[in-house]
Amino acid sequence: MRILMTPFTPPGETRDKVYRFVRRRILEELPPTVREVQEAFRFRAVQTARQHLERLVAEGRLVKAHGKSRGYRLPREPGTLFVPLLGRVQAGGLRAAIEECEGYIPVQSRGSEEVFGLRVQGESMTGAGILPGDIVVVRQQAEAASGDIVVALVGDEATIKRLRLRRSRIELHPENPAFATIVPRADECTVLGKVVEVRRYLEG
Amino acid sequence: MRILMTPFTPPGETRDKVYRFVRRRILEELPPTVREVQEAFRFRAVQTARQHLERLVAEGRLVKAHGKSRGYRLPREPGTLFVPLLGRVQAGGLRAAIEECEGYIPVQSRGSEEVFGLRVQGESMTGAGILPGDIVVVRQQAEAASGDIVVALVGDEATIKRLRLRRSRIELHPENPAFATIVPRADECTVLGKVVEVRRYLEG
DNA sequence: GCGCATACCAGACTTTTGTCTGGTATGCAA
DNA sequence: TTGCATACCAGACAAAAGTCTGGTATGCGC
Repeated sequence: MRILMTPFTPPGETRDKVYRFVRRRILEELPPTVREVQEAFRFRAVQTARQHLERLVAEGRLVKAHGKSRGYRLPREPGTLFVPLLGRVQAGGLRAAIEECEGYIPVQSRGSEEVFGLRVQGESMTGAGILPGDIVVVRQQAEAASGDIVVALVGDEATIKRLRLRRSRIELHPENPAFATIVPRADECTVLGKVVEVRRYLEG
Repeated sequence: MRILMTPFTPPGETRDKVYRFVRRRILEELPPTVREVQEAFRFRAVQTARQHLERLVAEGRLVKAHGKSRGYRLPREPGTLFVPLLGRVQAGGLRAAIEECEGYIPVQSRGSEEVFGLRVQGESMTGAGILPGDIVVVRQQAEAASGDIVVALVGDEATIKRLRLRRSRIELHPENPAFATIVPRADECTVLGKVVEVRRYLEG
């Protein structure tokens, strides 16, 4: 009679650890192979790792692409995607700005909307809690409702303001008494998108 | 003489498309295999895809794990993880609050630090651009530097304030003239962590 | 012309990886 | 006891995926 590595492990305990391991690896962008799971837990047989993984799939905690390498994934996509972080946007160049972006930030998003991040310059929106250096997350859309905070291209530079739709014109309101409301002509103003989130990183 | 699929392609053009394809796939959590790149671009030879990938590595636009399947990655790892979002924290119950959290939010973090999100209540930090309903991302730590914005447990409720270390005492400063500075006794105040990020979701 | 670059193709080899068949040990409940 | 669950092991096979050698076509500068 041979001595087994684990005399007894409570049901589900190892499986839970396997789940957390796989989950972490997936969120780190490289799902593990079956054998990587095996090695991480020092199983002597591939099948042991495979069994745990298959049960996690059966339980609905994971999903998998059959036969594909590193095919285990998280079920309902957490809906995270990385969007480009832009330094500034100048006339016409949203596409160009996305090409030469500073980096990527994770955002939660439903669907495959076109979203980007933009670093805030200037103090015109401090009254709305948007400070210089903050990052606004913008969903691209050409239309917006009165009262929305939008990113608009006025002249040859993008600006962040609160949109007000009047009877015959649009107004871009700052949220800082030191700045004046902008009343652009329709042909010199383009709404690039709506601000859906504001972020401030206090270190790093 | 046989007819080639592509009579001539400008240098770097296809490579750029390959880069964008790979990047998208990586951000979607499943890096492509060499053959998947081949198929996506309808190359007739695996080697063509491989050559583009290897050059992207040589250019520093990608990195790879040699010999591993789906081994191509983006250079500096973004490293995202999900942290619990807490509604409020009351005396002693950080652990308990994490158990019954409202949900999870993605944050960028280096390492496996203990991080949580906390929804802001009250207007005491509006001067620092932290408004009611905002979410602060907090890194758990018992110590903090003077000037840091911290989450502290004073009495039986957690509060967000700017920390000032004086000679003989600590002070918790609001950033709103309508609120008073708190000077707690050392034994009735615990620093739960430091605010490293502020977020505001403007819809949903 | 020549050499050299890029872009691409053909077919093969080797390693990695997913999958499978059959086995042992332990606890639990009928 | 039997049956059945879980947890784990051994060794193999086959598909997937990384790697390699050697080739053709086109453009560019000498």
